[in-house]
Amino acid sequence: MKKAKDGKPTINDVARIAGVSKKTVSRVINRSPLLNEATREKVEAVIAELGYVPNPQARALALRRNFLIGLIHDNPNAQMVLGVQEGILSAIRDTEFALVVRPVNRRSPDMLEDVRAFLEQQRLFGVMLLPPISENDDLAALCEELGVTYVRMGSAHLDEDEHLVASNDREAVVKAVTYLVERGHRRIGFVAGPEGFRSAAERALGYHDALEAAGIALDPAIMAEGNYTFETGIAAGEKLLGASPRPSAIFASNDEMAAGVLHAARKLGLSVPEDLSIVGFDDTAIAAHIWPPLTTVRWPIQAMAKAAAIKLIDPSQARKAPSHFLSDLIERASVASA
Amino acid sequence: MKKAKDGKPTINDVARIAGVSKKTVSRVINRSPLLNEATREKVEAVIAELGYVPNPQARALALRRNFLIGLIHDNPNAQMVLGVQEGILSAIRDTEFALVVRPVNRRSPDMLEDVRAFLEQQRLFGVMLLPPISENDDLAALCEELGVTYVRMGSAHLDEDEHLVASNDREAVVKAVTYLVERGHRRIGFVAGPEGFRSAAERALGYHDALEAAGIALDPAIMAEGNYTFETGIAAGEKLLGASPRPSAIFASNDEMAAGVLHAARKLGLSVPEDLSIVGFDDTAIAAHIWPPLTTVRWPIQAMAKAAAIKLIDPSQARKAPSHFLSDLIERASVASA
DNA sequence: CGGAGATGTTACACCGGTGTCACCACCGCA
DNA sequence: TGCGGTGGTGACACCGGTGTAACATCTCCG
Repeated sequence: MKKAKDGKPTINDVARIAGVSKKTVSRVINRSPLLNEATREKVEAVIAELGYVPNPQARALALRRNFLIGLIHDNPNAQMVLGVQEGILSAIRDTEFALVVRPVNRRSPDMLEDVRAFLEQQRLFGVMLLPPISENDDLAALCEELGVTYVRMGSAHLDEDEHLVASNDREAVVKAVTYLVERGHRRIGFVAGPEGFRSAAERALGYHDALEAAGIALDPAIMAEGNYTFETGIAAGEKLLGASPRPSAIFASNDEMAAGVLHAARKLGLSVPEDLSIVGFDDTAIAAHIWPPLTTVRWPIQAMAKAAAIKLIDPSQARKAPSHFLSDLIERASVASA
Repeated sequence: MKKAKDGKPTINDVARIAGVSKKTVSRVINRSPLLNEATREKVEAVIAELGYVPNPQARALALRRNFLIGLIHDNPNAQMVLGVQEGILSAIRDTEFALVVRPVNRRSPDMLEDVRAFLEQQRLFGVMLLPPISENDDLAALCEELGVTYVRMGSAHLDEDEHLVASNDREAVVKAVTYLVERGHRRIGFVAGPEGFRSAAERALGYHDALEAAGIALDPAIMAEGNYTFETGIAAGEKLLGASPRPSAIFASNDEMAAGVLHAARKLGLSVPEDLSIVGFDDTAIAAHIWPPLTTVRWPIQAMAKAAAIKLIDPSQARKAPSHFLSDLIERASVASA
């Protein structure tokens, strides 16, 4: 039988019933060390009986900080965004933090104003920035200006370690292309991501590194650029497969484009992997579900997101958490030996 | 030169500088009608100059309600979850609401406790429940108990209209199967969703309806059940394609399973759509990217999510917004005439 | 000219927590 | 016995908004 007629019990209810002051209840909630064991137990009993849960808004007001962490992203790939959300959740579950999402439109001219309004209005504790928008330095500067701590996820070298959780795409691509080389491929095409994206640049560097290490010369005839979409993958595939001699393998900078290359190959009557081996990047849902299932590179998304969230909410622990992750090569069925 | 040394300006700063009381500033913010025009302008000028933005936590505390709406979901399909997030955002953009997400694990025994803790702790304004977890009546009851308004997305008949935004799956499946019938197919297999899911039941009813309307008898030999995963789609496909006579078309209750059927067909050396037509449901990213691209049924996810969000935050407008949506058939290349 | 109403504004308590500081009881020690 | 130190607790202001009721003005009208 709570006193409050409709609402939830408050700290005052607990204090009154337990016969102590609000402050003492507050101390119990916050596990203050200088507190008599008997008092603590008494108060805890009342809390349990009433089912009291502190009001986060009141707490936020008094502490002048809140417990919302924001996720700002434009939509690179649903699988990835969701993986990130789950990674973050796994870090904040059982804490008082909650995750607020804010999809934005990278290409919109008032994207920055939109984010500014969002941050000013909600007064978030901190935000996480996802690729590709995490590569936008203006956004990071905005966070800095507004005093919102942030962590960017992305490819290496985007920011100082304090604000960064990155995968080493360059090295991952080296691994993938070397995998093709080891299977006897010497003529390996490359579909790059759009210019201006660091991830794209990193991946291109990986391609260069791997070929150089294998002693294979670059050939512009079997290199093309896309913008990470299925359609541009088809176009790139058509270009590369029209080259002569035709490449026996193609590495695409993401799975969507790899699927496009596969599509292009099919249209030309080529079978995969017999006539053409394909490797993608990202391990999107698509990768596992196209035919043949795509060999691809997978970011350890969840682990990265979790590390990023920890870095955000607990800087003391952050130093221990890694900032750089190496991706795995997921072997499926789109590669054959040459 | 604001008075506040580090923090953002508060309503007190505005009041002091404008030479009015806090309450008057509050009235300006809230567009109170009984307010002198001159005063309003004076205060607004100060607000603009200071870049004052009201503190949502303080507001939430004073109003005894906050402006966070929650999205609770287990992970049916990334594309869909993201579509929902964007739909909700399109409804709350430019309002003071924000979207808090909470992925949960449907199969976990303490899912309910987890959600309860979440709701009690965060004191959300309201929540949206996504399929498949939206079909869980205990969850709805929990929201009711905690006094959190909720809206469920799902198939028809899940709840009263006040708490429901639904697609009429049954009718949509009728449309899809009839589409096959019109192309001359008489032997049409069916892969059902898992027992216990209303969406699955609705879709099965649609299949029955359509066959009945076409005067075709049900044949258990070409009906199977899966649990919405790719793997169970393969198994179902193998069963149906082993029947004799073999079906010339198969409708699968979601795209993952349709992709599985396609996979099974391929393993048996059948080509799609020449030897077998396939129709899926959901229009997942997979659907457009497998080969051949899958003809499927698409929920108007974003529109539904937007309607649901409006229903949540603005019940007055909700009556006007539709609660039931009809899905579209997306024609791609996985169906041929028999 | 005085009072009822409308209009615009303010003072003040309150929402539910936390920080500060005073205070009390009790200890050991000179 | 007096005194400083320490563990434990409470009174009270404060965080930044909103609701309430009271208060000034300024009509309008008898």
